[in-house]
Amino acid sequence: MSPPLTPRKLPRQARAHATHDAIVEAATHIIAKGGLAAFNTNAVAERAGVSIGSLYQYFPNKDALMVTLILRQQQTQLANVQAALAAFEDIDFETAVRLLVRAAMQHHRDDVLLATALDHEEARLPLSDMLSEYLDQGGVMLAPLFYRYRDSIGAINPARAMRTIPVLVKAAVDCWANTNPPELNIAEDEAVRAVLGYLSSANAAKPSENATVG
Amino acid sequence: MSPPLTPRKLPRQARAHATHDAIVEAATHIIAKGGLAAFNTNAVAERAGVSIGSLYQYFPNKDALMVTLILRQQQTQLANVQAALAAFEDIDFETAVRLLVRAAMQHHRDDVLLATALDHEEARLPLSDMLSEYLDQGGVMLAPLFYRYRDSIGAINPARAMRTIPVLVKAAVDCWANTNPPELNIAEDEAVRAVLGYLSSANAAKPSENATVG
DNA sequence: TCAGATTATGAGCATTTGCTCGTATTTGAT
DNA sequence: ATCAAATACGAGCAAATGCTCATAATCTGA
Repeated sequence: MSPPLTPRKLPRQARAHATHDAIVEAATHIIAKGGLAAFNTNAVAERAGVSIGSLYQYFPNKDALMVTLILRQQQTQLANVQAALAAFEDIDFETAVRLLVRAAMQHHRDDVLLATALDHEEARLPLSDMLSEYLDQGGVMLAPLFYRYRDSIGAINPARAMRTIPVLVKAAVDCWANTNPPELNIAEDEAVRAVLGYLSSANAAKPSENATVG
Repeated sequence: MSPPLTPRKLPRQARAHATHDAIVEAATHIIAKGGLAAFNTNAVAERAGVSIGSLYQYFPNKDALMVTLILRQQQTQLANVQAALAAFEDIDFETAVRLLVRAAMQHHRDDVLLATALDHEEARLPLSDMLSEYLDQGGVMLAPLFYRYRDSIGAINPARAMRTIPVLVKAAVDCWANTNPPELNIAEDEAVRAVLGYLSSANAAKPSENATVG
């Protein structure tokens, strides 16, 4: 029924790796410049400097290429956050949060069009497994941070926080990086403020249940 | 150079209005179900029950139809927030925020695919004027709220807050409405928490400037 | 050196897609 | 009833797009 989204074959020789990389990079560039509307396999192959046939040696269809881009971006973002966490030693809570925000900001700082494109495709494609796995990884990394700064943090639900915080950061950055000119410093400040506020909030976890407030 | 994005002609008769509306609604439905990949003018015309020629009577091209969808969604969201604000009378700060969150949640509650699609197209198309106008409108509406609850709010920058808060809400909702099954109550709680935290945060507006924290 | 495996090529097919334009139908005013 | 304006129609074109396949080039190991 639904065509496969996994790679058709993996590169075994050096030149194959080069071809594969060129395709992925070309696809990234094309989406970043022209959005999904400009993203087609012929254009990708041309920009990559390879034939269209070569593209289909490694990706069974267009969606599979898209999936590769999404996974690639997720790994990059995870690596950024991990690197930021590695630098934590003798710094205060706010600085720690700011470092995390900067790490997570990186790819939005790079390109808004690309980021929104991958978001949309992520919503369209059936990736629930891979996606939740990625969220888990990112969340687990935050746990020791919560513990170290537990005195500065309100009564949060860690499982929720680990999922909510990354998207708060992303949203704030998206918003302020979209202006003309991009206000990247404001983006960082607003993201930090949102995270600090979220974590410090005292009247937390007062669930809505089915309470009507009107 | 760039083709026009404004409507080609406006409906004058009742049946013309019906046609126009059918096209817009069909486009919305198609994106909501199949994403941008399924969005093409022939499919829209067919689902709308009108001819492809009729579609191009009202929209000079595909992008113009997309613009209409975006503006429409923005107006709907504004109306939702406005309605929520109209209910503010003798309620505490947290409840007020919760009402606003619910209003802003509405269209994300409806459809995540549609929301992300419009986001992406909004980033791709040259809409800076219309977009900032919309943000201004939404922001102005929040100003009286900031004033009324000024005692519960930290030292915020209103101009920034009016822009940041809506996207924080949207992000939290997106995140938690995407789960299986959608956790809409958690979504609301997390959004409320983020907004309350953001607004209450005391150590606000401590700008990063070019300060290096590493 | 040579055979088999791997990789690269690109013409081109089948289909899709954005859109035009000549024609037909409906509406509203007179 | 008449006519012009407004609206609707849809066949179909030109271009774009996803993708296949037969063939050629290159690499690897023996």
